Amino acid sequence: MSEQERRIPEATVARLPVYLRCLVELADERTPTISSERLADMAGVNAAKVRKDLSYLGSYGTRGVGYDVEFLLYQMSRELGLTQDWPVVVAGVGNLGQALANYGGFTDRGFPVGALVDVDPDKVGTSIAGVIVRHLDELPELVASKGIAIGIIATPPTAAQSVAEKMVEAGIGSILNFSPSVLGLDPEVSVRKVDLAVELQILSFYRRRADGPASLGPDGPQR
Amino acid sequence: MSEQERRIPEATVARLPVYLRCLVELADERTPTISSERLADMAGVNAAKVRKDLSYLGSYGTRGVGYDVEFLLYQMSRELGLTQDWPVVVAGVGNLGQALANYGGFTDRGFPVGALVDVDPDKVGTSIAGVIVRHLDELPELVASKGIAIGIIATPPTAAQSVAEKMVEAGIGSILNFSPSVLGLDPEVSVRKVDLAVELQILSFYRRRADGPASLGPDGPQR
DNA sequence: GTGGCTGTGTGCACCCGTTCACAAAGTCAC
DNA sequence: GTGACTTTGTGAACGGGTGCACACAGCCAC
Repeated sequence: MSEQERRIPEATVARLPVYLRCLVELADERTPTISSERLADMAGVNAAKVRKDLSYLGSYGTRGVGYDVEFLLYQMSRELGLTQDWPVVVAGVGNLGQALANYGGFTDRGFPVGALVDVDPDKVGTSIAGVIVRHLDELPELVASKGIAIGIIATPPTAAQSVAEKMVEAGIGSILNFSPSVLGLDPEVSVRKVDLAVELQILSFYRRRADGPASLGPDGPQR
Repeated sequence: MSEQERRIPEATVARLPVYLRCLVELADERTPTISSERLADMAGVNAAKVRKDLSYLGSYGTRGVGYDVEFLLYQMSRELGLTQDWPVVVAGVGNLGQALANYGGFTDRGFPVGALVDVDPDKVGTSIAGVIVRHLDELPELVASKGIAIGIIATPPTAAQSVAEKMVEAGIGSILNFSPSVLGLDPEVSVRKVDLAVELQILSFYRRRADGPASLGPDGPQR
């Protein structure tokens, strides 16, 4: 793989975090090297795909041996931009928002909850997981002072669009949308959507169809 | 589209729930018909894709007019298997599990929480959102008595695999996995995975890359 | 009933991603 | 150093999905 111009396909990008998690696990148990085949097993994909995916990062493997776990871990973290923390703001402190704020998994992986915002006066001022809930209107100052890069939308669907716009105005360029609504934003803003009901409906479809082919969804590695 | 043999591509299946939500919205505001173009706008995709997707369900449109909202809504619900409720069991009553149990969005869309299970004696016996938490060992009876079809895994990653296996043994054929772990199960079982940290890491990647092309993830419609 | 208009359904070409298969590169034993 | 063996990196074939472009069907006005 040439050093210049190595655009990484979207499908590969979506798998890198999965490999990353496997590598962390391997590093924890002090495994020094890993072959594409074993990594593929762990990640639930096939070996050729692993090799091609990793080759986009560079030729970091050793033929006849495999990949150095620590080294690959470092390179992949760097590529994913995980050598630094990315504070997030969660908008909407309902059931889901509170759960996300309390969910330690984000902070562990470099995405500390830097701020919580809502519009409900009863919620503003309360403290969740050590973070005080602020009013949505304070978003610009919060983003600036806490260096927030990512916005998480956990509001009701009706509020999602306007909250998203306020996030973008405040300088946020990446949004994770948990609300069941389609956002219309400047294409420059990165948006990803997680819709819990949609996932269940997809399962429902395959179940109806005499348990047809399911498992592998269109979105990266499953199982 | 011929009446026989109309296998629906996975990519289309993943979009149907999005169209469905748009149609529900349209029906609520008493819109009688909708064109592929307007539906495409609402769903955040292009019109040709909408028409091709809908054509897999049958020729339900009227040329020069569009699609009858109510009729299409019915057909799509039927195709997705949403004319009946699918009770779910949530395994793991931590932050996420509790939030899911309290989250009304599931019940509204035909996926009532039929049971909650955990292994922590402190949690078993408590009541969340009107459902009593039972021990994981009771899963087979719960599945049978409540007619549970779908299992939701909200346990720590270390427990996910064994919980998933117990679900399958208990007769569950569809699993939604929120834990950050790769499940290895009989391929006949439908599995979908939602990993919150992975989504953030993908956003992190695109942010690092000088705000390159993001937005459209590999998994169906975003924004 | 005729003509014009609107919007569906689909054939086709293209593109992205997956998988196969194999040459090249490196290790290890002796 | 040589040979056998392992595993990477990648060219090439394949397949699914997307989007264009257009023929055709149905509606409306007169």
